[in-house]
Amino acid sequence: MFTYNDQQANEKYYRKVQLPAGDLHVFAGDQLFEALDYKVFDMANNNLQIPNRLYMSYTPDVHVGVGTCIGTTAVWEAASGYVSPSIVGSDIGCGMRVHLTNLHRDDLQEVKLRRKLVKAIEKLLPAEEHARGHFSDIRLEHVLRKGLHGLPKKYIPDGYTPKKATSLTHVEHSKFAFDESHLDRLPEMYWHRSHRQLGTLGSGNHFAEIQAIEIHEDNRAIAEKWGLRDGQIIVMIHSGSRAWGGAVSQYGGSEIGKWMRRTGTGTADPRLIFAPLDSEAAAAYVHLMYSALNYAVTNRHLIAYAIREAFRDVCGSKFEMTTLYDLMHNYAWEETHGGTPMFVHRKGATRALPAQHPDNPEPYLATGHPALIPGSMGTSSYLMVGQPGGERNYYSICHGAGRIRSRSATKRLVTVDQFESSLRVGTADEIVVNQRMLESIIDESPQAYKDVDQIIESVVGAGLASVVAKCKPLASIKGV
DNA sequence: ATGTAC
Repeated sequence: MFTYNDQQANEKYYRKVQLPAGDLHVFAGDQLFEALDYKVFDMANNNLQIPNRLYMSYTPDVHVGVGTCIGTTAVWEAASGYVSPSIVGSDIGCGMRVHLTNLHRDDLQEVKLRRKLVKAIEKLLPAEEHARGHFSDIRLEHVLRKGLHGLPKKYIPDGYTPKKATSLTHVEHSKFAFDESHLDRLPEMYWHRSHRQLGTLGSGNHFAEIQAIEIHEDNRAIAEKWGLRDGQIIVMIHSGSRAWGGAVSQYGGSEIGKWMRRTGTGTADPRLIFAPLDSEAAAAYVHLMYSALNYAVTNRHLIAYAIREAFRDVCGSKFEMTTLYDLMHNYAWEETHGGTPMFVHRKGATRALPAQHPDNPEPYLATGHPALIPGSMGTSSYLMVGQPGGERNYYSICHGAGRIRSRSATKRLVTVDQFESSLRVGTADEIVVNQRMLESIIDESPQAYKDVDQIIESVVGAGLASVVAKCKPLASIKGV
């Protein structure tokens, strides 16, 4: 069905795949490339039929999603561009957040203490089915309109200091501005549900983990500038915009679907939804999408707030937790590349800017900002930094390990015993998990995912990014 | 991913 260019044969981690509808750029080593399901190419071929000049690429964690694969970067010139809810994904603003603590791995050596900590976190970060957050005093409308700026001051423990990398609130963009008149379009039920869900993880691959880091020797200077130390305990959070993002995706998608039927636009896949940026339906979706980005960033902040309180309950008030970074991997927005405004979609793809790139927030201009890459449960996660070579992929890298098995197939294949042994249950090294019923999250076992170390090798090999630190989990909090 | 869904 496809061929690839021999000229690129000298590049071990990149292939230009020539599909009938256009070129697909794939960043992956041989083994990962050859293991890809043909469906991901089928899907790319549909996506490449969306009009106007489109750059499309996959990172090695790519796998099949609805309409568009997870692991996709898709870029148009903003002036003649399209927006696609399918290339954003339904969990709008889903992403990662990492906090540094003043604890060392040795401080959490005892399994008993890790268990105590997980229990304390569970009290403040509800993880049961249909979990409700503890933040009823927050106005949802303020969060949607202003992101972190819409929070009452008590949830900003060290003041809002965007230029200070050590602030608990420091994020790349803490506020996504948009035309707020569109907010009224979403049904009342979603306002209530989203309000209740503020400060909850959600289920599936979302998690909060306590990890210990190992600094990579190649990037020790950068690690030091970021405030990382060997053996340091960090908190990593993976969550998104909960019901709000889903509602935006559904409403925006159905309006865009109407536009497609009216104009007779489409591809072979009816679930691939898209419209030109200058259409009314596309504009409404983009406005609402930004409200979901505000929700997602704030949600991760509130999860971090809850975890900070729990740590302080267990470790005392000398415990400190500062923000390293917050970074989304499901969104679309405008960026300038080579002086041209471009509309960039990332679905399961992470922006990783190199040192000196002007879009870095000021505290990270000299080093490049941290790119936060989760692994699967029980395996390592990574803190990375963009390299100049990332320019050819619009500075996009992978977003994690990437699934290789459906949830149902994983449940059939993996036993609780196997899952327990990958979490080293019963040893001094046990990764403590909040969920007692491991069968309820067995579809998240490492066997459901590609090997994150191989994914990282491809991204590094392709010259897109390099590793600053490897993060090993000590405890993991999952929702159901 | 989602108190899943024509």
